[in-house]
Amino acid sequence: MQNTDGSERSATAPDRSLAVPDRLLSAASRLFAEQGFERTSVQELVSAAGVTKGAMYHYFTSKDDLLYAIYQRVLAMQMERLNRFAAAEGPARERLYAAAADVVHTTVDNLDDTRIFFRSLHMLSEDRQIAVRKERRQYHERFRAIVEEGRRHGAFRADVPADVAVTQYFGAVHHLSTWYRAGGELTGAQVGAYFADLLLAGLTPEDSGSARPPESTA
Amino acid sequence: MQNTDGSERSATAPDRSLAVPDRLLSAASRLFAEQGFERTSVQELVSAAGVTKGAMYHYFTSKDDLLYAIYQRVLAMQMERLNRFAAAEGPARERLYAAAADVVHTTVDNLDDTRIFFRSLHMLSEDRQIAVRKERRQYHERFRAIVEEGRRHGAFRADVPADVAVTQYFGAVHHLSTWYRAGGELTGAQVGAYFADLLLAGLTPEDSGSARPPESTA
DNA sequence: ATAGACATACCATCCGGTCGGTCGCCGCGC
DNA sequence: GCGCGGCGACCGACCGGATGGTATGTCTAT
Repeated sequence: MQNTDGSERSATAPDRSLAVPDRLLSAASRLFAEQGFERTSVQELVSAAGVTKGAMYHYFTSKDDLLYAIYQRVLAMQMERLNRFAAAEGPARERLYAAAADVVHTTVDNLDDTRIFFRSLHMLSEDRQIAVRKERRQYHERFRAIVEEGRRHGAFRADVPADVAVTQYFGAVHHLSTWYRAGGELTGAQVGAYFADLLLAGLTPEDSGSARPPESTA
Repeated sequence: MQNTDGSERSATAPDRSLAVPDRLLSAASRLFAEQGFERTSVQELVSAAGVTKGAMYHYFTSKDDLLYAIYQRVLAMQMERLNRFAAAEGPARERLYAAAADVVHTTVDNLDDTRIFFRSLHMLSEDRQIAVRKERRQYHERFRAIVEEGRRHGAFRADVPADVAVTQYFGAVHHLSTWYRAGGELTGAQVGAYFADLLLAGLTPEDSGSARPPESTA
């Protein structure tokens, strides 16, 4: 089954119930994650989606454009979720824990997109790379704000820069796509709980009474 | 200066004092990191190295082979350094700190290679991907062994799996190549100190007397 | 009949890899 | 000490194939 052209994939037939753009998006997400952006030809992509090139170029201006659409989808979702956690009630400590665990959970639930995110950023046009990075930075800032807030109330230690801690954490989250496998020993929620736990433990001041993070709901 | 062909790059002229294979390696490292493996044509590569295609195919069997050589170089160096720290004297806590800080330092010193490492792994042939992953796993195991050792002596908490902590840490280290910029606010050694500090803090048991890691030498 | 939603055939280009050939150097016989 | 042969290092024109993108046609719903 050598399949560089697009003659009917056996794996995961296209979902005919979806609209054409969505079919393309989900086929692209899967194939780009599996083989990488460059190794996936437009022909292969449209065949997997059960449409033709004409259809694809009707909705997307280029292969690049399709990739960018995937980025936008991920960015919007993650930002929306973070905002919900950040704006919730309760101490910074608990909100940070919830947000940190959640981002792991959703990352694991969308592993394909995440894998693409960091592997193929340099395949976007310069403009779009900048746009993506800008949104990503806003996301980090939002997250960091929670840390800063907790710091002002003495909930977190102040001898390590907040953005170093945040960057370290998201580095780890991003790399989930490299090693996490569905069906392994740990569920996404479990990994999220451990990750968030380690993050809070790392940020906890030496003399804190409640050194351990809140109980996990995993 | 549109330069898809290889007509004399202005940036970083090839170092004529190096042997041809080394010139190719260093040009490849730079270009693959800047533009990605696929976007770098063999022609562009050899021009940047100041040699011709014939020379390259004289020393390397394929473009893939050149990429693999870069992987081998990184893997060998990192493993060698880790072994030194692991086999040193002193408590596990201190050795872990030293090794954790060092891997950040060397990663920052070889940002191009690190960037390639995680961005282009899927461009290697299947066999070589497996070989790389295997070596990488050994590296992680070696690192994890230090954590396990400290755990047996009560130096580290036991309620988070060691490999989750280790994987989280290396995820963060790998992602340095995404955001770290030479000439920024922090030196590699400083980031290494912070990172290692956060790692140890996350692993420290609740009731530990010496909650803070050893002093940084950064 | 008009417009959008697709299909199909086609193209210019570029890319990795090859292969016959050149050049300089080194040992060797005389 | 000098011609000679051979050999590894390197050259660069060339090839087959694949790729992203386009141009034009067709079908259907209004």
